[in-house]
Amino acid sequence: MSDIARETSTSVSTVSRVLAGGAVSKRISKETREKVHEAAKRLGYRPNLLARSLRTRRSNTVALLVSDIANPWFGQLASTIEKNLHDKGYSLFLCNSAEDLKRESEYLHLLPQKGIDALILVPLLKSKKVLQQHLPPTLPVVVVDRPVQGVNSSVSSDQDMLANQLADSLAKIGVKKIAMANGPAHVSSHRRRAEILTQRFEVLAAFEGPSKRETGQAAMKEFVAKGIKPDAFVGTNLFLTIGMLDELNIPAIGQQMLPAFGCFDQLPFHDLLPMPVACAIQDIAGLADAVVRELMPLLQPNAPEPVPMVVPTLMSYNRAYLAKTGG
Amino acid sequence: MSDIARETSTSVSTVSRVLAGGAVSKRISKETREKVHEAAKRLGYRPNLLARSLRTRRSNTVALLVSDIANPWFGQLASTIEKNLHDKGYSLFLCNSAEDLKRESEYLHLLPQKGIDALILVPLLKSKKVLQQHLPPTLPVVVVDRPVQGVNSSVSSDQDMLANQLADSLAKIGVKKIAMANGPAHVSSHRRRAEILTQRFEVLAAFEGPSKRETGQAAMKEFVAKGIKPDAFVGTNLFLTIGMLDELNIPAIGQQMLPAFGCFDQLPFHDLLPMPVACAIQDIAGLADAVVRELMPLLQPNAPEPVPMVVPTLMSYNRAYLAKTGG
DNA sequence: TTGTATGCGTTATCAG
DNA sequence: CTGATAACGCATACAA
Repeated sequence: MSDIARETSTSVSTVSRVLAGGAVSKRISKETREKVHEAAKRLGYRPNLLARSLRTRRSNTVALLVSDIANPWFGQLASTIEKNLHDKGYSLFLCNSAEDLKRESEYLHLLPQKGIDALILVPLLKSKKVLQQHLPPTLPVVVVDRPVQGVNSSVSSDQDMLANQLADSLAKIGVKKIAMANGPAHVSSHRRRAEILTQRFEVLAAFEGPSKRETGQAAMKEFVAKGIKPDAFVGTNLFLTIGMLDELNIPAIGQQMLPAFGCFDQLPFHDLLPMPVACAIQDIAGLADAVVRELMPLLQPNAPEPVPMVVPTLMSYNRAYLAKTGG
Repeated sequence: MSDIARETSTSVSTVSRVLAGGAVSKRISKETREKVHEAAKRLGYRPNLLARSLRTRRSNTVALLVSDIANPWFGQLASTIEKNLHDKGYSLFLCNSAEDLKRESEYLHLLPQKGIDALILVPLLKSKKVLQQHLPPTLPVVVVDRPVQGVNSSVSSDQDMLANQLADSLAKIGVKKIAMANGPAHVSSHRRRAEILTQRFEVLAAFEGPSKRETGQAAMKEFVAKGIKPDAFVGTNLFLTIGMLDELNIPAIGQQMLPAFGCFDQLPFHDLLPMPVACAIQDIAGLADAVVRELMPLLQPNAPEPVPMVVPTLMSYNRAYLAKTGG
């Protein structure tokens, strides 16, 4: 800036005002304004955003800390949030806690020091305490996907709607009795999903374990061993469902007799499966939009009290399902 | 810092030296050192990393600009790179160009101004010119996955090895005739893959288009319409292969007669598929390691001339394939 | 061993 | 309309 001030025989302040644009630059004579712009271009001037942020205490940068960026679901979420934020003039600083609580608190500690304007968090932590411990109380925070007790600025899917839509869809093709592979009951979303399904159907068998592929496999093994014949198998999570499918030897059973499947999250390639499959999926674009709508007011001077947002869910069916319902 | 200087009756520089740690702090008396640390903790001092970077011209932050973070392949790559960099004491600023050339140049322009120490890039651009146009010549850059003419600091997979491994694997299960869905021929990796497969097999049909799911669908539609019966379908890209699978109505065809599939990149959940599937995959961990090994020297004062790194590839098979080869 | 003074690149305040 | 000057928070050369 001092270079271009010298070149144009003006002062650094004038240069700053011109380059600031907007109302401030209008108060500078057209002549010098053009001189400055010309010199800036000629010298290849690039503002130092660190210095600017240091001075203005604004960086136009929002951090997003996700629990696992290798998970395509979060990849899509991050991608959409970034797009939305970019439209509002913010850059996204994307970080990954990799399902590691230690990494999460490290980032929670580090990010505010890097001069971010706000934080969007897919939390691993379960208590508000950790947040308060690491984050300055003034930093706007939006919690996504997994509500945290006591944090009002949160965006998540309507878990009850999700489970009920799935139940509706299964009921529609005549399902009455199910067998379930459940994730850990201490995780609220798994518990709630299981509760609702239990209300809506007769549960012939339920198998609980960590939400991994192996649990689904073990569940299916047990169901087969016990000779359980439900109208549908349901997993409270994508990995559990896939595990069950792993153990289901489709050619051996014979395709006509296959029970249906109910799944949370989008099952890849479900059109390749011969039995009816209904997937209850969380609306990623809807969540991303809601995040930005929740966040923007918090960035304004007189921030209103935030209120949790709940996003409607969607269903997805495979061809075999649609063939059965006739459309 | 001035607060804690006042509390401890010392000066800001003393506080700075103590908090800097390492050799500098050793030259301060143990007494005052402890006083300072105590006060820092008591006052909840957090260094302002913007100010520090402004002064030292180092941010310990590396930017990674990927072409599509919603693509799980890049998600995994980003995740692994972040882990490696974190171990070396660097934070990762992850950005997404979302397959959009305009977004890419915006970021290319913006990132250096944010005070990053280096840039890792999965480029959309094909010419070195754009890089030179936006990036300061002093900024260390590593190009990943897609080599750019004239850029030596690059890390990529061995494309010839990749295609030949896939061909070997298909030949092993008796494949002689294939039908292909090809990505754009002007993209070097797609072209090279197609060339090698054409050398190794009889190509009954080939369909070219942008590397999107829709192209694979269109390809399969055409193959079916023309009554083409290959021993295997091959897509030169994950999305092309998935698109072909979308259109393949397995129940209608009958599982015994299904052709095999050859795929580049890891097809998710390929164990759900009844036909043999061979995937030629790029070693993500290997690439991520190479990126860091390529980058670290560039961050040192007397950077040696970088040399392009080529990483070996891997194969992955589904159960149906392994059953056919006997393990 | 420690304090003083200066500067990193910007913006903001206050004169004029 | 414009120019000095201070300040953002920190690190460091130079003194003491």
